[in-house]
Amino acid sequence: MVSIKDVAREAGVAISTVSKVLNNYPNVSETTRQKVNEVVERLGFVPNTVAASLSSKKTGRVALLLKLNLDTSASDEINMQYISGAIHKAKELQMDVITVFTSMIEDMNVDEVTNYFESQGIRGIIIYGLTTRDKVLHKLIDSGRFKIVVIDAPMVNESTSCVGVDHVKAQYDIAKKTITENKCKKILYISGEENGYVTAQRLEGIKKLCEEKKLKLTVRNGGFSELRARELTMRFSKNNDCVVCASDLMAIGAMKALIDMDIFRPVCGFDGIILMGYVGKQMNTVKQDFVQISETAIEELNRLLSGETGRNVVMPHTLVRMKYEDIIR
Amino acid sequence: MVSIKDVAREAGVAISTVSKVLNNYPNVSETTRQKVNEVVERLGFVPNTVAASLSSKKTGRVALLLKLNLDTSASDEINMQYISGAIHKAKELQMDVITVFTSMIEDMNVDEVTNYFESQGIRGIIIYGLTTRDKVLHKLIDSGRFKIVVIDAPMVNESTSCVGVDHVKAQYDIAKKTITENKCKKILYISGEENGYVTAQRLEGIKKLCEEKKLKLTVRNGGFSELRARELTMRFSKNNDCVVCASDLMAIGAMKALIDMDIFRPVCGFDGIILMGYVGKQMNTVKQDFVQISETAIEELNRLLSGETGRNVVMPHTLVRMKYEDIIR
DNA sequence: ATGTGTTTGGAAAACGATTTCCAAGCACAT
DNA sequence: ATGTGCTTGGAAATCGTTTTCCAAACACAT
Repeated sequence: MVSIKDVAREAGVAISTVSKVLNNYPNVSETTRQKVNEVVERLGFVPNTVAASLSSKKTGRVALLLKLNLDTSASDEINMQYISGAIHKAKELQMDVITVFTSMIEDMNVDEVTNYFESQGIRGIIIYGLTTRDKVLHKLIDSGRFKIVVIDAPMVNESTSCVGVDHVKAQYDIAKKTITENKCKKILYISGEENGYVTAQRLEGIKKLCEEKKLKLTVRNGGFSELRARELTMRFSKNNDCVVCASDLMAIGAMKALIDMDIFRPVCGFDGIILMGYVGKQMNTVKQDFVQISETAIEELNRLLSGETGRNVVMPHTLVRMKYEDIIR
Repeated sequence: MVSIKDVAREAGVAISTVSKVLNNYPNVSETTRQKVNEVVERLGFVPNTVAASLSSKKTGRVALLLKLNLDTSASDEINMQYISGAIHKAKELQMDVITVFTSMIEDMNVDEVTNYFESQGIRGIIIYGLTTRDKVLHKLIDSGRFKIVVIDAPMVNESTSCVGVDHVKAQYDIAKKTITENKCKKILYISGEENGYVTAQRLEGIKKLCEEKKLKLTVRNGGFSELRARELTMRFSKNNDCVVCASDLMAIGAMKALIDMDIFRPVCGFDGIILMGYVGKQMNTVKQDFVQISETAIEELNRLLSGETGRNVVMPHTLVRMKYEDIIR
């Protein structure tokens, strides 16, 4: 591989000069700049990022930490969108992403996790799906050793940003739309994972709506499980005229139950995944743009890594009605 | 961060000795080995992989090249399994994986792609979904600059391995099972992407079966598109008593069409994705274990990178009947 | 000619490991 | 004591960049 040294020799300048040209530093005349660039082009020189990282102590390497759940097509869809958005944006910003699953670090302590990331030159991490239970991750965040962007969880310190839709408002909006369209009075709300941040926020949204509209609200914990949502719907939908779910996957479980029971109840979900289109009945849902969310997360991480302070970024959401005709390709 | 130098000083030995201990080289006594290990432990030393890579000119870094198609939940499922398998196995083998999408390199020429990978220290690549049309990728493979594992495509040279199920046999098996169960005589076969290697193989499988069993075979090109499969089923299923599809996604499109037309035809697919369970009707399909396939691909790449020659690895497949009850969690 | 200030380019150290090569130390036979 | 061969540990070069610091070169005014 042709190195910076070869370029320097060929162009008749010093190594440092070539480096300056490559990194667009000042203090190099237009003449030399052109000469160097010409040689770079001619020799097909490509900088060795490994060497650059070692020298500059910067890697441009970040980790995307995801919760893997191969059992459900829903989480695959969401994860792929996160991965895709992150990788594309990272390439644009000359960074690179390594994907890590929580399962890979779940039996490590904080030091081990820290070492794992640091030895690979990772300085920035995007964390998705954080719950209050994730002790190690919280310690990791608190340690201050990394710049961190959390998706859908509250900001904790100066070197941490938070990105996500307004879950309170989104849950409020979609439920309001659904009950208005169907004139519902009694809502069965199937909630998410007990310790999740988003669970609490979405719950707050539905409570706010029910108080405002004087609706009867029955809350049951579905733990983001399709099966559990199905069971809860079987048991509790008789006494309610609407099923609001904290996720699309649970909405699907609920709808499947209603189809089996052969009764009609409007169902709404949360996420906006394609899978919703396959159930055979239309449902309202909140569409989150996961690609855009993770693009923003990367941008935010880039900001943090260049020394700026953390902030809270609220992403837009839209209300949609999912049907097969719209999703088939 | 504590470096090898710190360890050396603290242990009262030379840097090279520490390195030898770390890499399990011979020529270091048990006494020194223990002393060094004790200091490593005490200081919490973690080797800097960036420096190690630069020095040894080896990175343990491989690329997983995927075709992204966020429009379909099917490809997300498959891609996530590839990613998950690759990452987990890579961690086990002390390698790391960067995920790359073909969309990121599609407007580059061979040199640019080569540079893109080499500058990042990538020496091994796993390629999935190769077609005869992918000129750049073929040049990349031919260039011999990388060790390559192709999934589902024929082996081309000594430094390339191939991993995948026996598509000819799998297609033969699943179609045979389906026609036997339903006593079919006239098969509509909806084929895959025209230039894909797997398309040709699966086609060979169904042809073989139809010749053997003296069945009437109508082949139409569905290009792995759900929509196209739906349309083809609308047009051609009247004259046939069975729809065999080269992918699950197309099988779903076909089944949706049959449901809409309110006629019954057995449909079988290929892949074994969870999405199959959501359509409301059971279908036969070939289950490929994508996680295992990509784990094997990583192992294979590891073999190639340590100098061994390429080979063809045939993975097992199973025949399954997908139903909602089995996939709900 | 001299002084001053500003560009511009180069020499060299550093980053943190790996790896080669060599010398010291030791055991053992002569 | 000397020679031989083997084990063990260290010095130093190397990988390909970045970055700091300094000197040369130049322009311009005095």
